[in-house]
This record gives sequence, structure tokens and C-alpha cells, in this order.
Amino acid sequence: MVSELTAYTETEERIFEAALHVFARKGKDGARMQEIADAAGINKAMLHYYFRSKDKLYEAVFAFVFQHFIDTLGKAIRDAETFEQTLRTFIDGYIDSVKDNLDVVRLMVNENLSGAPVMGSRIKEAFHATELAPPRLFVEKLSAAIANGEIRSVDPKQTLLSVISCCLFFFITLPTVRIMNPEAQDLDTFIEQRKAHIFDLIYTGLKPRPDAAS
Amino acid sequence: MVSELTAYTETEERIFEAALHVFARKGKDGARMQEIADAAGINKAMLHYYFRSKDKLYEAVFAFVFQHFIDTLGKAIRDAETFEQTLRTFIDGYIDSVKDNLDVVRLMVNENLSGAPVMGSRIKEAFHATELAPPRLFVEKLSAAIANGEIRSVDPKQTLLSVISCCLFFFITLPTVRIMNPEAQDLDTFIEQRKAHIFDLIYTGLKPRPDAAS
DNA sequence: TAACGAATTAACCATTTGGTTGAAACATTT
DNA sequence: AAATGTTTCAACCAAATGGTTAATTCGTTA
Repeated sequence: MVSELTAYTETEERIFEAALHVFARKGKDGARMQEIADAAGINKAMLHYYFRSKDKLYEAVFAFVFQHFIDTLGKAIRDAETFEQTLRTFIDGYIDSVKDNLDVVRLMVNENLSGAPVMGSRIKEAFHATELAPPRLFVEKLSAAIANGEIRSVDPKQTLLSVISCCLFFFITLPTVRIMNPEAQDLDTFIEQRKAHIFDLIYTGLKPRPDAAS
Repeated sequence: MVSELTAYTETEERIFEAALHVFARKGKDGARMQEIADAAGINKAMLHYYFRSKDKLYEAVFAFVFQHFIDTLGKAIRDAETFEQTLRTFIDGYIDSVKDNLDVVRLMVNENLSGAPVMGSRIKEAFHATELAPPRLFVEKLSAAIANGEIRSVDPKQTLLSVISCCLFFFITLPTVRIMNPEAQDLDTFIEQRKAHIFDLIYTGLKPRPDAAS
């Protein structure tokens, strides 16, 4: 589901997929090599045969996940005439991608919760190297829309953060959301409601106010 | 910082505080009893003397944190004339509370990431018992504001979820936010900007649209 | 089909981990 | 100050954990 992109053997892919799944739920320290092996349906020694150590395995998984996360953000920003279209396709596309790759987000969150040591030490360069491409793209589109008057003047970075917050938070806290929102039991329906709400709330929040000075 | 409310001895409080800190970062499985003991500056045997087992310690910490989380939500909804005031004081108060109790949020997120087994099995009753008091309060205020025309017709639960998303997500992903937002190095300043932005974006998004049919 | 390297496994090892214990330190009461 | 109960700790233990190894199976090629 996540691994078509990797150029690994079948066994490696199964390990990778299983490792992502376990790391995403338990974090690096909480994950057990045996559990990963079981989830992959292979012998524990295979993990070390292919990835040497738990640290190396985690780093491989995280590096991939991080790239996937950035790519997902990038792909969600598609060409569109208006910012309204940009925002709508971004929210729809981003939520759809995340829905099919929940473990990716979970792992990223886990990294952040434990202080993001791997992200910090390994990825910072790669991240700055691409000059934050996808976030910058969104911010640029937003700035352009402000300039041409389609939306009112807001802080683009804060706005991007709010959009991402609205798209991701409910996935992260899904068990709680399900308890508080019984209608969220049917996830697909809830997701469609959520998409519509987020766009409606934020786009309305961004449109120029008639009562403000033009 | 979190513990004034607990009626524990000084040693118990130190254990409690340290356990929260470690559990919040590493999750239940990732946390090490020795690390908790070190953080509390006591002998490891004390943990078992006071809390019997890791499971019991975690459950005690989680139960407290969950209550604290609900209370924080509740306290952030203060009496106000207009929904505008309600929203503003909610965002300000909630973010301020969370800022001083980051580990509380981190632990809750960790629980959700690992499928929320403790929350699910232990707290569900208590949660339903209070009839979701704080969330319901906010939803009721919002519904009232819709009824009296102060804001337009939106899904109250979805809106509450969006507000909470915006208030919490950046705390959860602080390391990433710091990398992408260099100006977030000064956290207090960034938080003030964030408060203002969230209120502005969401309240504008909620106000009646002049172009819509009244 | 013999030979050879890659993939796979069961059994094993050293260390770490959650948890226990018995004695020592401390406080409290008589 | 003797007796009593509580708090603290170093040392210990069995189980779990990350990691290794030596032998075996499998696929390929000569």
C-alpha cells in the first residue's frame, strides 16, 4: 500500500511494511523486533539479515516515510485556476492519500512525540535541500491569491498549518473521535463530511470580508 | 505543574510527574521503569512500592491525565455574552493550559496511536457518565449562536473538532513546525501569533455570509 | 548434477527489562 | 529507648529482547 515505490525484494517489502506498521503504533523504543517479524510472517533473523539492526531498520523506514509524507503533500497541490479549486483539491486529495497510508502519519507523529531525533539528525539536510518544496508551493499559491484579491490578507504559513491540522488531527486521534462522535463509526462517510466541513470553514474564513476596508 | 490536584505524598508526586513525562514521550511500551525512576530521582523499587506494576502506574497516570484533559477543555469554555467572546477565550485559554501541560496532550496522543486500549477499556464508562460534558457545552453554545444568527449554520461537532485540531496539532508536531517555521523558535511569540490566527480564521469562517440567503 | 551463492531458519547468547526481596534507615508511638 | 510501622535501597531473579551463528534449503549456473 505504501511500498510500490520501493525497489526492494518481496521479503524486504514485507519486512518494511510490517516494520512501518509496528513502529507507527508503538514508536521506535516500544516496537519489538519479534512483533515485526511475526507481522511480516518471517523469521526474526531475516530482519537483521536485511537491515542489520533495529536502528537501521527504523532509519530506513523513517527516511522512506518522510519522503512519502513530503511527496503526498506535494501531489495534493495540483494546478488549478483559482485558489478555491486549489484548496478544495488539496483537502480532498490530501485526506484521501492519508487515509490509505495512515501508518505514515502515525510514524511521523511518533517521531515528533519523542523529540524527532532521527528526523532531526538525518533528514534536516535533505529537507532543506529541497527548499521545503511542497509547503512553499502552497504558501506561494496562497500569497498569489491574496495579491490578486481572491482571498483576504492572512499569514500563509499559519494558514497552511491550520489546513494540515484540520486534515490530520482527526486521523491521529481516531479512537477518541470515534468515542465522541458515534456517527464516525462509518469512517468513509465521516471523512466525506469532514472534507466538506474543512473546505467550507476555511475557505469562508479566507474570503475577503465585505465589511472590511478594501 | 500538573500534580497540585493529586492528593499524593511528595514521593508519589515525583514518581507521577516523572512517569507522565516518560510515558508521554515513549508511550507505554517504550517507557522504561528505570528511566522513570531516574527522572524521579528515586530507586526503581519505589515505583513498585507505590504503584505495584508498570501497568498500574500507567493506568493511574492515564486516568489522571484523561480527567485533566477533560477539565482543561471544560475550563476553557467560560461564560461570555457572545459566541465571539466564547471562541476567543476558549482558544486563548485552551492553548495556554496545554502549553503548560504539554505532556498531558502527548500522552493522550500516544494512547490514540497505539489504539487507545487503556482509554477504551477503563475510561469509556467514566467518559459517558459525565455525558461528554465539556464538548457538549461548546457544541451547545455554538448551536445557540447559530440559532440567534450570530454565526452561520455549520456542523457544531465538526467545528469543535476543527478548533481543537488547530489548537493542538502544532504542539504535537512542534519539532517539525520548528524546522519549517524558523520564526517558531521563540515559542511564546509564535503561540500568540497562532492564537490570533486561529481565532481570525475560524471566526471569519463562522460569521454569516452576506452573499448567502438569510 | 555438481557447485556455489543467496535466502531462511532454529538454537543460542549477552544484555536489558519488569519485578522481588531482605535488610537498613526513618519516623512515630509507647 | 524499645517497639512498631513506614519508607528507601542495593542486590537479586526470571523473562524478554536485540542480536548472532551455524547449519539448511533454495535457485541459478556451469
